[in-house]
Amino acid sequence: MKYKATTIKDIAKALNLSTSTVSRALRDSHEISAATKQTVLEYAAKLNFQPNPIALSLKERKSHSIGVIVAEIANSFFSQIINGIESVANEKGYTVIISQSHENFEKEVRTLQYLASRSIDGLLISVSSATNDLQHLKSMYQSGLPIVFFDRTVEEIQTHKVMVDNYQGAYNATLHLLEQGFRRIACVANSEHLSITKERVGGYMAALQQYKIEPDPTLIKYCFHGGMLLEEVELAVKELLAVKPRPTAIFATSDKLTTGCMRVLKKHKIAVPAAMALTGFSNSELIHLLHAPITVVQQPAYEMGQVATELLLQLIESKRPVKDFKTKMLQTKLVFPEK
Amino acid sequence: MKYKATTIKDIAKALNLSTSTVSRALRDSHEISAATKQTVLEYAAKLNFQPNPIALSLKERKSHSIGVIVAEIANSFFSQIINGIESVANEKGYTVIISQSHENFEKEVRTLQYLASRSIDGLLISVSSATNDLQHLKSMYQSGLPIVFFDRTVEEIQTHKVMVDNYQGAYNATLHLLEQGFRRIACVANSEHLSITKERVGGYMAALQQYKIEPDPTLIKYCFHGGMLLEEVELAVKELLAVKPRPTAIFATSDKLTTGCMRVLKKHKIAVPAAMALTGFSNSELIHLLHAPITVVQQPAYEMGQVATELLLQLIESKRPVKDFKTKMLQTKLVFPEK
DNA sequence: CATTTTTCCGGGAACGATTGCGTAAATAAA
DNA sequence: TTTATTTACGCAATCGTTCCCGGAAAAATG
Repeated sequence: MKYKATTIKDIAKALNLSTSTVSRALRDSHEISAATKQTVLEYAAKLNFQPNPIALSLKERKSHSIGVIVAEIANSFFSQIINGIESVANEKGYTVIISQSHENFEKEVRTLQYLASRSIDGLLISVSSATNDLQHLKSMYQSGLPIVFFDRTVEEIQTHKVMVDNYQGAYNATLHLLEQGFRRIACVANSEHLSITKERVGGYMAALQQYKIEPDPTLIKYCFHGGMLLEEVELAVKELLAVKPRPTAIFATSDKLTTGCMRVLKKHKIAVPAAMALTGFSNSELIHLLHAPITVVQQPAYEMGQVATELLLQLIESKRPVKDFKTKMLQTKLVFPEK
Repeated sequence: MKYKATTIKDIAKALNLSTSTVSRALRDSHEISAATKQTVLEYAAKLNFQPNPIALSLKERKSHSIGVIVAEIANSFFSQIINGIESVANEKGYTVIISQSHENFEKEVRTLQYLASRSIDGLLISVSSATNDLQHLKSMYQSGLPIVFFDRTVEEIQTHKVMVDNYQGAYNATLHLLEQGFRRIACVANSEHLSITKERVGGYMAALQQYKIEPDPTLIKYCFHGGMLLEEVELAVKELLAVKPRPTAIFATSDKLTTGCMRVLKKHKIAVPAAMALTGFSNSELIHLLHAPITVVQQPAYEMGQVATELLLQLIESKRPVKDFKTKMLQTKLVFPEK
């Protein structure tokens, strides 16, 4: 049943040439006569010859594949990023191997191990919300694996990074709530370890201060699992509801948390925005179909994937060690509910 | 900058052994003495030796990777399937290469070509809604590529297939509308070429006939691009609204179409379900957060991915040509809106 | 015509692993 | 002691390519 693809050897034998000649002819080398080239090319085309990528990989010591680690692909934000990644990677002849951490540290370590064992040429990663220890990434990086961080970056590792202006995005969203008259604004945030959490909470606080409101620590709740466990979000919201005076609005720092809050508020029959306004980061395409109209901070996810991949391929294909690392910051967009 | 992994040769040289001995020691061959084995194993562990998967692939003529083609990963249904696929594939040591057809025929052909050029060991595919011609799949299959179809299967190719009981699922959903009193029930369906479309429309019609209602062809609209283009859905819904007497409910045959209808109805300010009831297939996790409570047909997507992968790996690892092909049919679940 | 330079092509090693076969030494059987 | 059998390892081919050399024939030069 096993199909045997045609090799360069088959062509050589059939045309009574050496494999070297065939190889060179196919690569349009100058040391092969035009006549021979044509013969080889025609015959190869007839047999639909495709050079074996595995043999090439072995020779070049490159797998032509890159690994991607995200929290979960079922998340619109990440699936849009992946689309951006694939658009660039495939065009440049790279295969993308996608894996998910499910916001779990051990899973992230295991999956990285797995990707390394498949000898990826480089890695794109948005670390899990449970990731605090960076040893697994550091050691891979030190042993020569090119890495580009996107979305959730880390400070301790010096390499290219791509993200949005989280501070500004959070600032805008919070300001929007303030402009609408809300004053007691709570924040349901991701794990405290994440770079994006710090930045987004920072923007949130800055907006409050802009309105001379002193940020209240009891109004900021962190979700270690990034909302992967609904109970976590439910607990956060419940605690917020118990605070006196009760907050009137929530700013959620991620997609999963925004929809998570929505879910919990619905479950507890708390009208949005009448009893509790809600805004947050989200790239969900269904956001405007939700039962309550909410304003969200949208990220240029597709573009983020593209940019990150371009930077990674630069690292991979660079001859000399790269020393000059870039941190690209894209802009978010505040999207209002449709009428 | 390039990291050089340790090879079997390095170990052999360091231990003054031949590569064959090292290889055999690592594989715990009986023809290597216990003493030698221990030396090799210890040294290999110290250097964190990992056999080069590419060299192995070349030798075994197996890439240990499988290709997956779906319409789009941003669709909950497909991303859940992919999770199921990965769970089985990774456990068995296979890498999953995901690609998307975006419901486009040419893209599907190109992406299949690409996967083949990466020498995948097998393929899992849910064909695009635009796929009518099956030549690309047939020729791959004939040249020996193991294929398992899931979700959207095709009749002309004899191999394993995994799907849900589409007929029953559609029947249940339509029946539910009938039981609620709706009588003019329209159907917004996927491309007419798809197996699932025929089956689901069949179930829809059967339920109507159960209630002695003759299916009205003007109430069935097909969307060639499976809802990837919202205009397509909008046109379908507009046409339905123009039919006299106007239908009072819509049954949509896929995830994208269900949310698409929702979107269009909202845009045209048609209240759901007061002015127009809606039900359909959907695996979206946000479905119960939508502004209108709707009942949906949910598929065991994760399980479908698992089953399909198990069948594919059976095909791949079978020594003899497989003749006995299975068609596994899973059950759908009718999910009602939360209170 | 003799020599140098091109042109064009083949031999064979290499990439990193596995594996059939051969064989020296050690052990067992005759 | 001689022969047969194990035991434990090395040699070399193989997977499909690329590419460094080396060299014969053809072309250009003196």
